Amino acid sequence: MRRLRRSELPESTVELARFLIGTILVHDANDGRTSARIVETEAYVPGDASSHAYRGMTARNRTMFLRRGHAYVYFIYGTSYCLNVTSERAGTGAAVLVRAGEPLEGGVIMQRRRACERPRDLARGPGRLAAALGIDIRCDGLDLCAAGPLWLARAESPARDIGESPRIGITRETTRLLRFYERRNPYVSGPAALRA
DNA sequence: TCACTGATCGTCT
DNA sequence: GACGATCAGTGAG
Repeated sequence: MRRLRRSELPESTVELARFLIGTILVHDANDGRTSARIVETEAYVPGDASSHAYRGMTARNRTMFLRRGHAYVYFIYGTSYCLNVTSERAGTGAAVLVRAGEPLEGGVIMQRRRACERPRDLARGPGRLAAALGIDIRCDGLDLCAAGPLWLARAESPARDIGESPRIGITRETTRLLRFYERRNPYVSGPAALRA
């Protein structure tokens, strides 16, 4: 696997959201390496009323304003962490939510972290994916394009057919087609209709 | 397989 | 004090 360089990442949030489908997310943690092929993302673009950055920078979302290729991790609903890849220029406040992945390396580690047997459900959903890869608030702000423990690798099997839909779980800007996924991939989250 | 519900807590109002 | 970029469990079809 080869690490992706920042220059290879599109600056545009929507282009980055599409680009990330098929790329590989790797976490080298104390208990070993886990990795997953990204199959579903959502774009949180500049000026987006459903984006955490909409009302400006706060203590919680400050890493979302880093230049593209950094991790923005937050804790939600008292239960789950979600991982984003920052986008646009430094200071903008935009990112791509990584919603689901197909487990590659470290299956046993992921099963232990998630207390889950079925490979299909290990990283199907943003909270599940973060849990499977051992991603929590300590990963917030990490540079995914540096020589660190959390990084992106070039797609070995690029996505063939990418679908679009409204984003999941939001209450504003609900009609914009900013969710992207590899069609007919069983590791994509949501009901069957959102995976077709 | 899908729809619905309660859990749970950090953040911002 | 309300509200989330969610999840696991439950029950019906």
